[in-house]
Amino acid sequence: MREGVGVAQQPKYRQIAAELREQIVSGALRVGDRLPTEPQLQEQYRVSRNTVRDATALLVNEGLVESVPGRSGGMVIRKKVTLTFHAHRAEMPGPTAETDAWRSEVVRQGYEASQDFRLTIEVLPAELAERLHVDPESSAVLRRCVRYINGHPSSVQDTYYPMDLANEVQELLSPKDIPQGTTRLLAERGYSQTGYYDEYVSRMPTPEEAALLGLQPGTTVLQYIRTGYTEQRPVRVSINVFAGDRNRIVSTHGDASVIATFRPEESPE
Amino acid sequence: MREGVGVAQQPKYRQIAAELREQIVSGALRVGDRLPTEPQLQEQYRVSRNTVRDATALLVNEGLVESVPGRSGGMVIRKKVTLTFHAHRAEMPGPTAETDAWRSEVVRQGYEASQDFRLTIEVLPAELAERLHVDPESSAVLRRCVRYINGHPSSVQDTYYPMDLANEVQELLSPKDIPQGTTRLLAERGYSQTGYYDEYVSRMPTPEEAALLGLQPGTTVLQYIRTGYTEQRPVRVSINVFAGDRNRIVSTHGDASVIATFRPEESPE
DNA sequence: CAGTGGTCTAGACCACGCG
DNA sequence: GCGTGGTCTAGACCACTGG
Repeated sequence: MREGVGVAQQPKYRQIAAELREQIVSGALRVGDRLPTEPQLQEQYRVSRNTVRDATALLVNEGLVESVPGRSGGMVIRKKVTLTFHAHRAEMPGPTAETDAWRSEVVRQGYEASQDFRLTIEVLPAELAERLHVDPESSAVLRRCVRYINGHPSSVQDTYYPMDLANEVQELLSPKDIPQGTTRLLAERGYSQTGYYDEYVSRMPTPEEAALLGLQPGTTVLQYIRTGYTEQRPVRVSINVFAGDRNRIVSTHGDASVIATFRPEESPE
Repeated sequence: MREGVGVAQQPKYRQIAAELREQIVSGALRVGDRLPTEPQLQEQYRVSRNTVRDATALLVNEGLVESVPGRSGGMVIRKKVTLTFHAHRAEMPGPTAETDAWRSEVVRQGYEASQDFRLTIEVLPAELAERLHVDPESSAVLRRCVRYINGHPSSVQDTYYPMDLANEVQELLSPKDIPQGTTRLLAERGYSQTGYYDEYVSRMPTPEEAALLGLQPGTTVLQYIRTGYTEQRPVRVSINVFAGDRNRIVSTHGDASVIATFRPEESPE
C-alpha cells in the first residue's frame, strides 16, 4: 500500500529502518540499549508486524543490532570491539614466535586469549596449490588454529605446508602447537622466509564459518591470505578468516620509526 | 509448523536455502542462471510464498544471488569478478603517478577504467585528525575519487591533507586530477613519503555507500585506510572503500623477486 | 508465567520490463 | 499483456528466557 501523500518514495520498512538507524548512529540509542519492541513499533508506525520485521531485518544485516532471545531480550544495539592484528609482526623473522605474537598482542590490548589447534592432511584445493606452486590434487599438511578472545571465537587460521617440506621437517607433523613457532622452526632448518604475498578480501561468511565463529547474521568476514616464500620457493600459505565486526588488520611499509612516533599506542611494549 | 518427522531441526526456509546454495556452489547452477521462480519453489517445497522469500533472502544476503526485475528477470546467480588492487604499487615513490597506477592496473586486467574527481574542504573527523596528528576540528583538503570499472562504480578513495600542507603546496587545492599524482608532487616539494600505515576492515556498507557504489543487498565493503608519512610527520590519510564483491587487495613484503617468479602477474584473459 | 523474537500461512496490490 | 519479484496485511503457533 503506497501512502496517499506524495512524499513517500521509500517503502515503509526502509523509512522505519532509516529512523531507527539515525537514532543509533546519532547516539540517541547507545550500545546495549534495546530498540522498541515489535508491538511498540507496529503501534508507533501503524504498520503490520511483518513490515516492522522487514525494517529490523535491514538493521540486523547492516550489523547495527542483534536479536537477543528471551523475555528481557529484544533487538539490542551491537558493540563494536576491534582487535588489531598486526600483519607485519606476525611471522616475521626474529626471536618472537608467531603464536606468542598473536597471544601477546591480544593480552596487550586487554583481552584474554586462547586457541584450539588441529592437524590434518588434506588434498590441496586448486586455488592453494597454485599459490604453493605444486601440482593440483597433491596433498599438504593443514595446521588449523581457532583463536578465541575472552572465550569467544574470533578468527581461524588455516596454514598449509607442501608435503615434501613436511617430510624434511617432520616437526610440522606434530599434532600440537609448536612452541617456538613454525616460522622460526623452518628458519632453523634452512627455510628462512624472506618474502610474503598478502591478499585481503571482504565477503559474507559461509554457513560453516558462521557456525565456527559464532557470527550473527549481518556479520562480514575479513579473509587474509598470506603466502610465505623462502629465497627459493613458496613454503606455506595461511588462510586467516576474521569475524569482521571484531577485527581489523594493520600493516606498515617503509620507515617504521616515524610511524611509531606518531602512533605510539601501536608499538610493542 | 514444525515437520512431524524427527529430521527437521532446521527451519524450512533454511533447508530450502541450503539446497539452493548447494546447487550454486556445486556448479549445478552457473553464473547467470536463474533460480526457480517463487511459484515454482512454493510448489516444489509445498510452502507459502513468504517462506520461499525468506530462503532467497538468505542467499541474497550471502551475496550468492541477486534479484533482476522484469519479466525475464528473477533471482540470478551472481558473477564474482575481482579486480586486484596492489597496495604496494599505489603511491610508491617512483616515476609512476598514482592514478595512472590504478588506471593501468585496471586496463592490464582487461577492464575499462574511469573516475570522477571532486575537491572539498572539510572539518576533519576526530578519527582522521588523530591519524594526521593534528587538532580535532581543524580543517583539511579532501580529494575524493570515485572509480569506475566498465562503467560501474567500484571503489571510492577519499584522501585528506592537513590544511597547513595545502597552504605550502597550493596545487593540492586544484579541483582537478593532478596528472603526475599527488605523491610525486609532494615529493618534488620536499615531502617524500617514506612510511605507510595500512588498516584493513571488512564491514557492511552504510546506505550512502551502498547508493554511491551501487551495491546489492548482501554486498560487503573492504575498507582500506592508508596513512602516509614523510620522515617528519604524517602528511595524508586515504580512506578507500571497495565493493567487496568486486575487489581484493594484495600487498607484498620483503623480497619481491622470488614472489614475481612464482606469481607471474594475474594476466587479463 | 508473560513477553520477547522466530517461523509460517494466505491473500492482496504494486512496479518493472520483455515480448 | 503478463510473469517477475517487491511490499504489505492479518493472523497463527512456537521457542526461549527472565521474573
